[in-house]
Amino acid sequence: MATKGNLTRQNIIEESIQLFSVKGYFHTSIADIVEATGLTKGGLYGHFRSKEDIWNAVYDECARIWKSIVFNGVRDISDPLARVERVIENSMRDYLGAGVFKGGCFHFNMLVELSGQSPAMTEQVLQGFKSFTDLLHSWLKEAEEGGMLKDGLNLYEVANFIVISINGAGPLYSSSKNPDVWKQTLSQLRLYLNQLKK
Amino acid sequence: MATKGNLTRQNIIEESIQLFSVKGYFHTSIADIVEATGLTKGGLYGHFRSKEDIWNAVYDECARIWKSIVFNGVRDISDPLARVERVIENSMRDYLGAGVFKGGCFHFNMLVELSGQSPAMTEQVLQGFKSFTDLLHSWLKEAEEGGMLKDGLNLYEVANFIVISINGAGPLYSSSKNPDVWKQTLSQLRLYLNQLKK
DNA sequence: TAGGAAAAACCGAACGGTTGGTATATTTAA
DNA sequence: TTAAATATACCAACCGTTCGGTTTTTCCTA
Repeated sequence: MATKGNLTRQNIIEESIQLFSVKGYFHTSIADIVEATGLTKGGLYGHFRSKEDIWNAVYDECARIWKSIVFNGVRDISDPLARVERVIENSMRDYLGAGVFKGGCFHFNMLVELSGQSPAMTEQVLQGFKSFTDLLHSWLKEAEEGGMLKDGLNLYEVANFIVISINGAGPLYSSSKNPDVWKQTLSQLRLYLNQLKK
Repeated sequence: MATKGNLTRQNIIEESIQLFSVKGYFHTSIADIVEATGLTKGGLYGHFRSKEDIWNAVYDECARIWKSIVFNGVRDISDPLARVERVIENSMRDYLGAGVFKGGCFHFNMLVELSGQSPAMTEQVLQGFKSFTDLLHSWLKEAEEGGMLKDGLNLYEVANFIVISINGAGPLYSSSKNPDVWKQTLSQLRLYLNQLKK
């Protein structure tokens, strides 16, 4: 039901996404969110009990957005290696390159900022990356069982490496604003992936 | 000259390195640094004019430490590709894996945090990464001219990709504390590098 | 469909605590 | 003895959060 309150709440989340993604969690003040939404502090705290409460709502929304982009068109692909390649393409071109979040990848930025400070928030983000790695690994295993990959590969390593490379490109791109960063990463990950094939 | 003041100044820098690397620049307060050094605010501001001034000194010191570790033993290696591999090894095992900075790679963490907030500080960090990439590129070019590499490679892409992968491993390792992260990244970067050879 | 009561949404001031930074006094080492 | 190093005390601005009061929506009833 789209009551006025729900719309306001959604607006708070959307503005906070961009603020957190660019300025980080700690350096984004309640005053920043208040200014971006046009509310007042009292009005804001009518929708969320605390700053961390806003972060949790923002995290869920970002996970939703990320999934919708990165896994777009993937389920129609039967070849598991083509699925991996599609996810890499989506990540670089449509997620990072398209500037979905102004500050790069929300989750990765949060991992950098919150690591060693908020164990609960860090664990939440880390779990998300683990799920992503596990999914890629299951596809690689599917490819291996189909005889598509070279023998003797450590598929956990491969999955981890892909996730790491994807994430490494984020901060370099969003700070330099040079599209070559994600284009070159995409190109080299394709090369890397092809070289795993039999 | 090791006057008492110089020692105090050096101590401020060393404590600040760990604080900035774990908590980030903005979330580290002057009070944190004061507590870590055992000084008072007045004593601290006798050595530095501002928080950003401390950051600049910290940056220089971190760059010095990073260079000494990552390029350790490199100049004795004549094979340019072996130099690249050695730098990757040093980066993963002796820099990231050894926990030189508690929060991972200082420079990369700063890039994530400061991007889009402090253009001057961002530019300084970005320039450092560019120099690193350029150096790797010059070695790759040396290898190419020596007929050691496959034809048709985009060496800028390769250098960029190596730097990106190295950096991507940082936050994943320092938040999970799982050594497999850097070990696997090292292993896969070796694989990637070998596959570039003729 | 008009009216009125209940509920939801919003406002703005204020709270106690912390921020980066400063002026000045006191101690300490050369 | 004197200059460098450190301590004390303080500032205005900002932090996340609270709360009493006001306005606007929403929904039920006439």
